Amino acid sequence: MATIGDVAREAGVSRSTVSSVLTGRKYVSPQTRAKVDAAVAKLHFSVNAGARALATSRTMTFGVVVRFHEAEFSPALAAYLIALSDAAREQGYSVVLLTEPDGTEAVRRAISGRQVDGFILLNVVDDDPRLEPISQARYPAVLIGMPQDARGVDAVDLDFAAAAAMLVDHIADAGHREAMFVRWPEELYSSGSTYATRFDRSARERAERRDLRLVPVSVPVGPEQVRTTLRAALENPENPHALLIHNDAAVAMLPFVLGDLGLEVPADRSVVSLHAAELARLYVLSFTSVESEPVAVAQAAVEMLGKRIASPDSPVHKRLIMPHLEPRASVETVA
Amino acid sequence: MATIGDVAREAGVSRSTVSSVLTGRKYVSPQTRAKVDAAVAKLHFSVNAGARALATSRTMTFGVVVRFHEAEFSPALAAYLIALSDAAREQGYSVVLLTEPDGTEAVRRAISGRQVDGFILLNVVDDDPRLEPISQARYPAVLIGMPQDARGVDAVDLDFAAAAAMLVDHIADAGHREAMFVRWPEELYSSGSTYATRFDRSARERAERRDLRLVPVSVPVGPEQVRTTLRAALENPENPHALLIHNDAAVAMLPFVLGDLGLEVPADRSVVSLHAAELARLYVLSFTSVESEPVAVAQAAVEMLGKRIASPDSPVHKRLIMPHLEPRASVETVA
DNA sequence: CTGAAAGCGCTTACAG
DNA sequence: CTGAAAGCGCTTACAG
Repeated sequence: MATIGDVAREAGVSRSTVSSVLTGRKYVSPQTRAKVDAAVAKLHFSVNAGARALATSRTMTFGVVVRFHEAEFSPALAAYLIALSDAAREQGYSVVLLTEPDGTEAVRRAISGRQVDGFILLNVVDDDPRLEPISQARYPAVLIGMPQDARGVDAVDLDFAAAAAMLVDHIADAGHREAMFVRWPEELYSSGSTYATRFDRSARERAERRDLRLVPVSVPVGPEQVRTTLRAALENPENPHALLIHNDAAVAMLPFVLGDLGLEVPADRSVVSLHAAELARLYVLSFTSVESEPVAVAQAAVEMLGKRIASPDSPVHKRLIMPHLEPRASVETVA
Repeated sequence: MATIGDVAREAGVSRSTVSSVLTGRKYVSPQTRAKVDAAVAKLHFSVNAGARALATSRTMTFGVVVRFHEAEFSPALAAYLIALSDAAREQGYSVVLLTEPDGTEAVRRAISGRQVDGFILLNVVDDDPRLEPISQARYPAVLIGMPQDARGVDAVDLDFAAAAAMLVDHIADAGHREAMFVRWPEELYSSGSTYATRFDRSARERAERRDLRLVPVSVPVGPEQVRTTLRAALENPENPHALLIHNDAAVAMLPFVLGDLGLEVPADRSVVSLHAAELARLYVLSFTSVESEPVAVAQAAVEMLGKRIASPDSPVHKRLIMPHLEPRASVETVA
C-alpha cells in the first residue's frame, strides 16, 4: 500500500504538502495540487484511516449501540442500521456495530479504546443504562428514542404523539364515535417506556377532544395469544367496529383473525394502525397507517451527532420526526 | 484518557513493559504484571485502538458488506448482522458496516484506507462484482453464499441441497406421491443465483429418487400477485394436496389464502417450507420447515476469516452448514 | 526479565 | 506558498 511518502516522492513535493492537499486545510497552488492528485491516482493512494485517527484524534467512526440481543422486531432494526450507515458515510463517517448484550460495557470499552467519535443509541428507553457511561464521560451521542431524562444527551425520535393524533383524527373524521384501542401489554405503558406512553397519552387526549370513545384492548405477547385476544375482541358484539392499533404483532395477525371470522375491511370493520414500514412490504396489510420513518430518523441522528462532535457545548437538542399517514381505504365513512 | 505512558509511570515500569503485559507476547514477572494490572485498573486504561492498529498494521476490524440497498428480506439481514458482530467480538474483532449501493467501491475504499483486516460479504451471488477488488488485492475475505466461481475466496452457506432433500423426504415419508413445488420467479433459477439453484436441483433429484412427482408453481413478486397465484394453484383440482414451498413471500401469504378458501392444514393440505427463522417469530406459521441458521453461519464465517487472516496462503475453504428440520405437524400421512 | 529507541503513517504548528 | 520536525499512542526488535 502506498503511503503519503510515496505520493510525495512521486509528485516531487514534501509529505506535508501532500497532507495539505489531502486535508484541504491549507492553500496549495493549483499546479502543486495537480501534481499531487496525479500521484495519488497513479498510486491508488488513500489515507490510512488508523494513522489519520492517531494524528487527529478523530476516528471518523460512530458506534451504533443495538440494545436487545433478541431484537423485539428486527425487520425495523435492519432498516435503521442501513439507513444509519448510509447517512454516516455521506458525512464521511463509518459505522461500527456494538451489539453486546451488556451495552453499557460495550460503550465503556469503545470510549476508553477511543474507537469512535460518538454513539448512536438505538431503541432508548427510560433509565437506559447505556446512558450512564456516556453522560459520565461527556461523550458525544444521540439517542433514538425520547427518555424522560436524557441526561443532557441529544435525542431524536418519531413523533408518536402526532402519529396518534393523526390516526384518531382519521377515524373521527370518518364519523366514528367509538373505537377499540388495540395496545401492547400494559406493562409497557406503566414502565414509562417512552414511545408507547407518548402514543397512548396523545391518542387519549385527541380522542377526548374529538369525542371518540376509546375501548382499550391489551394484547399479550406470543402469536397464539395475539390471535385469541383479537378474536375475542372482534367477536364481542359490544365492541366498536373501528380499530386503532398500536401493536405490530396485532397488525400482522389481524388479517388471519378477520379471515377466521369472515369479516371484511372496511365493510365490517374499520382499521387504522401504527407500524413499521417493513411489515407492509411482505404482507398484504391494507390498513391505513402511520409508518415509522427509519431514513428520516437516521439522517437526523447522524446530522445531530456530527454537530454535537463539532460543538460539544452547544445546547442539548431534541428532535421529533413528523410521520405521515398512508391512506389505504380501510376506514368506512359512517353517518 | 490515560495512555500507556501514564500507566508506566503509575506502575513504575517502562512503557515497553506495559505493552508486554498488554499484548501478552512476552514473559513478564508476576510481580511486575500485578503492578501494571493495578495501574491499568486505577486509570481505567485501555489501548487506543487506532494507535495499536498503526503499530501492528492490524485493525482488528472486519468489514461486513451488505449487498442490496433494498434488502430483499431484511428480517433475516438483521439476524445475520447481529450474529456476525457477536461472533466477531468474541474473537476480539469489531465489525464495520459497508452498505454502499456500490459495494465494489466500498470494498476498494476500505482496502486502500486500511480500514479492515478482512471482509465478510453477505448474500453473495454468481459473478458478484464485489469479489473483483478482493481477489485482486488478495485480501482476506469470506463469502456468505456459494458462487460457482468464488475466485479463490473462502465461502460458507446453508446447505440448501440438504434442506431440499430433508423437505422432500418429509413429504415422501408421509406417503405423498406428488407435491406442488412453490418457487421464486424463474429468473432467479436461470440467472444461476446460487442458493435457489442448489435447492432446486436437489429437490428435483431427491423427488425423482423418492418417486415424488413435483408440480412447479412459480410465484411472481408483490403481495397481490403472490396471493392470486397461490389461490389459483390451490383452487386447481388437478394440483397435488402437498406443498413444498421455497419462497418466503409465499410462506407468509399462504395462511391468508388458506383462510380465503376455507382450507385447513394438515387436513386439507400438507405444507413444508424453507424460510427465514424470523418469519416464524411474529406470525403463526405452523408449517414444518427448514429454517436458515444465521448464528451458525455467522460463527463459521467469522472463524474462517480469522483463520484466513492468520494464514493467508492456506488452501481455500468451502463450508456448508447443515440445517435442521423443525416439525410442526403440517403434513398429513396418507396411505 | 526490563528498558531505550525506532518506527507505524499521518497532521500540524512553525520557519522560511 | 512549501518543507523540516515533532508528535499522536502504540509495538517490537535489540541491548543489557
